[in-house]
Amino acid sequence: MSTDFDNGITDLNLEDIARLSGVSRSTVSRVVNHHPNVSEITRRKVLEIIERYNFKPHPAARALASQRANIIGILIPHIVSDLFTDPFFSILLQGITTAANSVNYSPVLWLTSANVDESAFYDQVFNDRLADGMIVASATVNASFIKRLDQRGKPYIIIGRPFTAYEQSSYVDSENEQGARMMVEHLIKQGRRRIGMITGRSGLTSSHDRLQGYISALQHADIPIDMRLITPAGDYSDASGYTGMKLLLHHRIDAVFAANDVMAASAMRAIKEAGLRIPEDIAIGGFDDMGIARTTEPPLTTVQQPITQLGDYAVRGLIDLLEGRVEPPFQQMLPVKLIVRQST
Amino acid sequence: MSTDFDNGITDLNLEDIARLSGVSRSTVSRVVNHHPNVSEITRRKVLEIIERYNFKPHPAARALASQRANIIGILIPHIVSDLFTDPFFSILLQGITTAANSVNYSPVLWLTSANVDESAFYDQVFNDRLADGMIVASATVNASFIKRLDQRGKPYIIIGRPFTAYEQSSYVDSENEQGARMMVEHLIKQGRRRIGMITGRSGLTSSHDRLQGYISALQHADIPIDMRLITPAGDYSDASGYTGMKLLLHHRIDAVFAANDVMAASAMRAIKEAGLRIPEDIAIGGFDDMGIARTTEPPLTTVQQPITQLGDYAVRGLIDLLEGRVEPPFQQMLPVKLIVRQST
DNA sequence: AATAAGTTTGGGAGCGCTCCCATAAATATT
DNA sequence: AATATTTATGGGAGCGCTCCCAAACTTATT
Repeated sequence: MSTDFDNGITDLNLEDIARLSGVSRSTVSRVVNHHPNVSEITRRKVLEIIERYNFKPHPAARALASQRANIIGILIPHIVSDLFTDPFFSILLQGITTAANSVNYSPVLWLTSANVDESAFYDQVFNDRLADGMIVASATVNASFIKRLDQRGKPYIIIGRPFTAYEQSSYVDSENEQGARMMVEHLIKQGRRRIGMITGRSGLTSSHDRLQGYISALQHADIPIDMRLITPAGDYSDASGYTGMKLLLHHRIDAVFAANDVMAASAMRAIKEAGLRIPEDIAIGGFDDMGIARTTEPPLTTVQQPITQLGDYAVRGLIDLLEGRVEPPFQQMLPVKLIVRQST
Repeated sequence: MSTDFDNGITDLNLEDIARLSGVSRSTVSRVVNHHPNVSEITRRKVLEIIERYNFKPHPAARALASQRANIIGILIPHIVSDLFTDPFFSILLQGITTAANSVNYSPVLWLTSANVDESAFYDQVFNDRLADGMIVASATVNASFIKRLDQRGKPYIIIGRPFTAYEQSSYVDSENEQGARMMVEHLIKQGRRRIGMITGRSGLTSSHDRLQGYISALQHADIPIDMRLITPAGDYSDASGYTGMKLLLHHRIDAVFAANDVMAASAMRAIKEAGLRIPEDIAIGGFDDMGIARTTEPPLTTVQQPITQLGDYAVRGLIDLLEGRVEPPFQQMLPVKLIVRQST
C-alpha cells in the first residue's frame, strides 16, 4: 500500500478501502458498482476514501471475477492503402474510441498489415479471449469470416451491411443507396442528363449500394444507363478518382457522381486540367462530407454520412448485446443528408 | 467445459488441460510459458492436448496472477484534424499494432476527440490500470504531461523527441534535422539559391528539427537566411501546403522544401496553377516518402522516414523497459534517407 | 408488542492463472 | 552401492475482485 495518494494511481485494493472506511469489502464493491441497498451515509463515507486515495478497481481482478473485461476489439480488416488514403477509417476510429471511453470500455485494435501472414493474423484475432465483443469495420467480410466470428461465441457488430448472411448478422450502416439516389436526383433536377459515376472499391456494400442508388435515380428519370459512364476501377482512393475522371472525360458528360469525397476532389483536379469549368461544364457530387469537401474550389456538393455516429451506434449496440439488453441481430441504418454547395 | 473443440475457443482452463493430459496444473503452466525443466515427453503430450482443444490461457487470470496484462496503451494526443489529413498517424498505428501483435501484446487505443472534455480524457488515460506501458505518439507533450506520465509509475515511450526534459525521457525519433539538411544540401547542389520552406505544425520537435536542418544547410553554404521565405503557418496539412506555397510565390524562389509530402503535393498544385514548371522553374522536396510521393506529377524528391519502424522500435523498447531488460531512458534515433525523384 | 417484510452489511467461495516450495525421479559423483 | 546434485512434477497460497447467502438491523403491519 503506497502512501503517495496525492497523485497518480495507488496500489490499494478493495480490502484497503474497506478497512480505511470502516466497512467490508462487499460494501465497497457495491459502492463502486453503483448497486442499490447501500445507505447514503455509508456510500458517502466510502466515496470520500475512494476519492482521497484515487482508488480504481484492478481491471484484471474485476474481469476474472465477473468474466467481463470491459474491452471491445476493433478489427479493420482492410488492405493497408485504403486506410491511409481515405480518412473514413480515421474518423470512424475516433468515433468508436470516444464512444467506448464514455462507457468505460477500452478499445483494442486489430489492423492487418501487408507484410504479415494473413491467416496467422486472423487466428490471433478469432482466438482472442480478451475482448468481450468485437466491432468489425468495413464489410469485406464474407460468409466464412462471419462463421468464424460466430464461432468465437461473443457478440460482434459489423460496420457496413455485409453482402452475405446479412439478415442474421448485426450491423450498423449508412443509407448509402438512398444518399446516392438523392445526389443523382439532385443532378437531374439541375438539368444534367449525361451523368457519370466514379465507383468505390468493389466488394464493399457501400460501393454497391451507392452504385445502386445512381442506377435507380437514372431509371426513375427514364435516363438510359450508359455503362461507359461508370468507371470500373474506382476504389475510393485519390489516384483512382483522378484516373477515373480522365477516362470519363473521353465521353461528353455534364455531371459526375464520385462515390466518396476523396475521389471527387481528385476528379476535380482532372476536370480543371482538361480546361473545363465546375459546375458550368461539369457538375460534380461526392459522398461523405469530410473536411476536404469544404476546401475544394468550388466547395463540393456531397452526401453527408454520420461517420462518427456510425462508431457510436456500433459501440452502444455492441454493449447492449453484451449486457443482454437486446437480442441479435442488432441492425441499424443511419440517415444521410444532401449538402448542396457550389460544385453542382 | 465445452465439447465444441473443433473450432473456436473453448472455455477450458489449465486444470482441465492438466487432467486431460495426466499432469498437474503447474506443469501445463510451465509448458504454456515455455519454462525450462519440463521433460520433452511431457511437453509434447501437453502441447498435443492444448492444440487439440485450442486452449488459450485466460488473459484476465494471467494478468491478475502475474500483475502484467500484456497490454500497451497507445495515446495519440493530437488534435483531430491532423490525424485525418496526414497519413503519418495511420501508418504509425499500423506499425505499432503489428509489432505489438508479433510479441503477443494487445494495443489499446486512446484518441482525443474534439467534443470531449480534454481534462476528463486525460484523467482517464493517466488513471488507467489496464496497460502495462504506454506509447505516446507525437511529442506535443510538455513538462506537466511527462510528469503525469511518470506518476503513473509505468514505463512509457514517446514517439518524437519531446522539447522538455528530453534527456530523461524515453523516445524514438527520426533524424529529422539531418534529413532536412540532406534535402536542402541536395537542392543547393542542383544550383538552387533562393530556397523557400513550408514548415510543419509548430510545437512539434519534428517541425523544429526540420526547420533547423534547413537553416543549417543554408548557413553551411553561406546562403543568407531570408525569413520571408519561411512560411509561418504550416501545419502538415494539405491546405497549409497550398496556401503556404501561394505566399512563397510572391517572392521569386527557385526551390522549396516542404516539411512533409502532403504539403509538398498541395504546394505542387499551387506551383502548377501559377503556370510554373517543376523542376525547371521551381524544384520541390518533401519529407516522409509516403505513397503520395510516387504519384505526384512529377514524382516527388523526398526524405524517407521509417514510420513503421518507429512504431516497431517503440514497441520493442517499451517491452524491454517493461521486462527490465533495459533501464530508462530508452532513446533511439532512426536514420532517414534522401530519395531523389524528378521534382528536383 | 409481536411478527413480518424490507434494507443494509459482512464473510466465504471462487474466477483461472503464477509462483514458490516441497517432494519425487533421474543423473552425477565419490 | 550409497550419497550428493540436478531435473521434473505437484500442490498450496494468493492475485483483487464479484456474487451469493446469511446475519443484523430497520421499518411496516397486524
